[in-house]
Amino acid sequence: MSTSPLAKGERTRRTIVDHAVATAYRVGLGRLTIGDLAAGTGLSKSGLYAHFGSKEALQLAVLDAAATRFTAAVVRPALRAPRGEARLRALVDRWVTCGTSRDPGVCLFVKAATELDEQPGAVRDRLAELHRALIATIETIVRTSDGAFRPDADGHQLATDVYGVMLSFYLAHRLLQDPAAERHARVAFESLLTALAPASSRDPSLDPPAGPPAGRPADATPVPPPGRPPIPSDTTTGSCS
Amino acid sequence: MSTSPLAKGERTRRTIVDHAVATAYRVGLGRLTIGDLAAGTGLSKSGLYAHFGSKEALQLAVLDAAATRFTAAVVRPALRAPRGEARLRALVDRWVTCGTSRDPGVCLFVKAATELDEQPGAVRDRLAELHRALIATIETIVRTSDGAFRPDADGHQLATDVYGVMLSFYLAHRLLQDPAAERHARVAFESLLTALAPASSRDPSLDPPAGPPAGRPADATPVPPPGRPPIPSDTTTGSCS
DNA sequence: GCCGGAATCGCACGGTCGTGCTATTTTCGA
DNA sequence: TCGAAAATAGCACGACCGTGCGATTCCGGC
Repeated sequence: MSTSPLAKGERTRRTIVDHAVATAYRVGLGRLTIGDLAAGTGLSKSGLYAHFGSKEALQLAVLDAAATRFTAAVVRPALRAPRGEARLRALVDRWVTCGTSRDPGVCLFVKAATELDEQPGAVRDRLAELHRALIATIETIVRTSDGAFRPDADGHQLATDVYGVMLSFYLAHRLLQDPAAERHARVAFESLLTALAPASSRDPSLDPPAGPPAGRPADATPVPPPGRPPIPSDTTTGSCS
Repeated sequence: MSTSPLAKGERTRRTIVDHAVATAYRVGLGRLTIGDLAAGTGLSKSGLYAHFGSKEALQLAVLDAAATRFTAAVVRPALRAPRGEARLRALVDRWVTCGTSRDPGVCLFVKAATELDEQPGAVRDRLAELHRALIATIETIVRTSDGAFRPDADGHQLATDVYGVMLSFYLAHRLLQDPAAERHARVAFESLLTALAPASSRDPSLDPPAGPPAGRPADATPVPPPGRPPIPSDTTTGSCS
C-alpha cells in the first residue's frame, strides 16, 4: 500500500480537511473540535484523530489546505495576467469574488488573522508566514511591472492598502452584510490604482468635465459610476476551491 | 442597599468586566471562560457567574464595556475637534494610538468582528450594531464638515476606507508585528484625506517640485516624508481606557 | 485467496466547560 | 446595632473536550 498514488487514508484525510476548512471558515480555527468533525465526516473520534495525532497538527493541515486553495484560486491565475495593473487587478478581483461567493476556506486567513494575533504557537507562526508571503507577492507584482506604476510606488505600502480594502470588505460583507460592500471594495481599489498611475498615463478626456460621480473621488480615472464598476473580464468567475 | 451610588456588587462587577475585556482582547470573546475569569479576579466560579446569569450576558457586558471605553477614548474627544478634516484626523489618530499602546479593550470589536461574523446570536447582533454606529459617526463627520471636503464625497465609502486602514493596521501590528504598520496606516489615511480635499484647497507650493518621496503617492499634500508623519497635536496621547 | 499493514473503531481517562442549588458571609440602611 | 438583602462560596451535575490504547476491520500487493 505504500506505492498506491492515492491510498484510502489520504482520501479520507482530504475529506476531513475539507470539512474542517469549511467549519473553520464559520467558527474559526480554534473552535474546531475533533468530535464535531468526526460526526460530520462519519468517522469515529479516534479514527479521525489518528490522521493527525494532535489538534494543532489538524489546525496546521487546515491552514495549509486553505493556503493551497487560495493560491490555486486567486494567486496563480492572477500571476498569469499581463504584468502591471492587469495583474494586480486580477488578483484583487479574484480575491473579492471569493469573498462574495462565500466559498469557505479560501480566505480563512482573514478570519484566523485576528483570532490568533495574540496567541503564540506554531499555528500563529504559520499563519503569519502565509500573510507575509502574500504581501511579498503583491510587492513583487508592483516591482515587476516597470512603467505601469509610478516609479516611486511603495510596494509594501500598497500591499498594506490592498489588505485594508480586503479586510474592510470582509467585515462589511460578513458581519454587517452591507450590500454595498463589494462596490466599496472595488471603488477603493480603483482609487489605489489611480494614485499609483504614472502621471503620463492620465487620460485627459476623463479629467475635467465633471467631478467623479460617486464614491471616494479619484482625481481622474475610470472610477465607475455608482452601481457596479466594470470588472476585468479576463478572470473566470468560477468557484474558488 | 438600593440607594447606594456604587454598591459592592457593582464594584466587583466592574473588576470582572475589566479582566474580561483584557482577556477577550487576547483570546477573543468566545474563548472567555468563567473559570479563568474567576481565578483572575479571586472570586469563585459561582460567585462570578451570579453577576451575569449566563455566559452570553457576560459577553454582552464585555462588548458594551469595550464600546464605552472606545467612545470615551476615541470618539468623544475627536468630536470636540473642529469640524472637517481636523475632526476626522483626530478620530483616526486616537484610534491608531490605541492600537499601538496595546491597551486592551479599546478595539475589541476589531477582533470580535471576524470571530463572530458567521455566528448568529445576540452578541453578534450587538457587535454589528456597534460597528454600524461607528460607521455612521464617520459619515456624520463627513456630512457636517461642509466645505472641508469635496462636495461629492461619499461618507459611507470613506467610512469603509477608514475601516480598511484600521483593520490593515491591526493585522500588520498584531499578527505580523510589522514595525512599519503605524506609518503605513498614517500614510494611507493621509491619502484618503488628499483624495477628499476640495480642488480649491490644493496648496500649489507643495505640488510640482518632486514626486512624493515615499508611500502611496498622493498627488499634492502634506504626505509626510518617510519616517513618522506629523501627528496633529490637539490630542492627548494618554491611555485609552 | 491470503496475509500484513494501514485504517478505523470502541472505550475510557482526566480535565474543563457552563450552569444550577443551597449555604454562608458580607454589606449597609433603619 | 440589628436584621434583611445582597454578595459570594461550596459543591455537584451533565456534557464535551483532547488524547491515548487495544481490538477490529478493511484494503491491496503477492
